[in-house]
Amino acid sequence: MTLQIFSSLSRKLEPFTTIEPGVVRMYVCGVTPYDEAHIGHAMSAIVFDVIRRYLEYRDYQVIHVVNFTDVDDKVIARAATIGSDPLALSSRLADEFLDQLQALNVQPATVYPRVTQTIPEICAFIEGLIAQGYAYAAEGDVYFRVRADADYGRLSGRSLDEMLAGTRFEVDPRKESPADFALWKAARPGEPAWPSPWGEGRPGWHIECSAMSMKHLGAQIDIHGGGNDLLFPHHENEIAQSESLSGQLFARFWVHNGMLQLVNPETHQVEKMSKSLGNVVTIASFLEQYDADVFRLIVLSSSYRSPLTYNRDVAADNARKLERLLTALEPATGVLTTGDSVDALVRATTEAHANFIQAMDSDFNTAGALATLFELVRAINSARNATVGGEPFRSAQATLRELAGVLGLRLQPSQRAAQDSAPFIDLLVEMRTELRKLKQFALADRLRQRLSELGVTLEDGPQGTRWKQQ
RNA sequence: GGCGACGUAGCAAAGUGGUAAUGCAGCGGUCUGCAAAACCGCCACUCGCGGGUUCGAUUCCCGCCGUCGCCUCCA
Repeated sequence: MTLQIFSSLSRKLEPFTTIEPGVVRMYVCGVTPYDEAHIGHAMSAIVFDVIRRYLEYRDYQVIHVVNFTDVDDKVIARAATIGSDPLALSSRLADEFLDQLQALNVQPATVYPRVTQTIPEICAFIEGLIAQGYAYAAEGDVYFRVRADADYGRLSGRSLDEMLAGTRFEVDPRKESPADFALWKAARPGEPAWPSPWGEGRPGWHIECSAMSMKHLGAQIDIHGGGNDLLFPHHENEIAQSESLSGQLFARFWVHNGMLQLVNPETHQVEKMSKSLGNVVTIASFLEQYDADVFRLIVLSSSYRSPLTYNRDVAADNARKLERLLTALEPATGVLTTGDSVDALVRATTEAHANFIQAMDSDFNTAGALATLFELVRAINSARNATVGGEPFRSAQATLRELAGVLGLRLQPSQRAAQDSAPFIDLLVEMRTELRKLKQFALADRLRQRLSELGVTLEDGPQGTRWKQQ
């Protein structure tokens, strides 16, 4: 069984192979930092983080490049409205996003290139295209000559004729064809600009990814990723630029994640997350309320290619899911190391491992992989009830941690209990234990109830009372 | 209008040409002084609707309905 990945280019599952054995070159389109990042951006980052972690688990070395488009129309427009310098704005937001990725347990990419740091390579790229007849300069702008690219449209399944027929925006008279797109834009007053062979200006939207990919990963890469909203025109144009320049296939696997969608709890209508609808959930606001693992579980629960449903209920459900995963990591209560219960646990552990790999090998079926983790959870909890302990028990827990780790789950019990309140809670629990010994259940129950109202949950077990703080 | 994806229990969501994982919620039980947690059992005679192919389809094909994405900036 080998890893199968769905490629948007062929629209089918393909066995995964790499250009260089054992090495994966992966370029993922990052964000344009012009406003606060929301959980849709987080979803994309997590999808590719899981892909990367799994590839590494399968012993590939992954060179992972994620860009920041830190200068473009939106950045400039947003900066103008808030009276900020565009590059200062995008730089601040990019750094903020990197902090949030860390909070989400997303492994740092190998490189995070930015457009503003890639200007010379971009200019060289454009010069190469012009030299080969794939681009032309016009009054300080440079355009890609789509007509010169014979197979333009093969990623998105559109023909050039269709696109021209469907043209419904004003055509810039300097373009030879309406489908041509800007590689370089001449500077307008007050905008960030860099010197170039065509005068002061800045890169167009698509060229930066081609240039950064080329710079950091070479002419050919194994995986190119991004949201499926980028399929056209962004990725189509990247292919056009990169393959026209190099004459080689650009990316072998095109991997696209679906969009995060909101279901309005009142109208039950599906809504896209957008500022105009006022339904944006920022990464920061999510993390204020929930553990990072909760969001990751939401993402893992469905296929990365499908739309992802998000609402408050989904968040709450997944918070409970996390609780359940954590129960399996609680310590053993016995020391049994032989017998049927032990055998069952060992068998379940082996099966979980095998089923996990089988699921992930099938185009990163994280929902199926999660299901195997929950089966292991049940086996571990059953074993604990049967007083299994020692090495077999620890080994099963280690497998659970290992596999969860491949999905990027931290599985840390919530540590919100303030250090200084712990001794007092311990004291109350101790007093309650005394009351229970004296059969003073009314008082004991009242203590438990009051603590619960304060967010402290008590669980009486054979080993004594455990408490958790929410 | 064009291109593409999807429609599985109350919710979320896997999956397969031979009769449906998993999680949450719910119900019954074990345990407990009572709870909680855990565990055991139950919970889709059915996979949008209508045709077709097949011995047999939720799974393949066609049509219809519905939802979503892209076609303009977007992870």
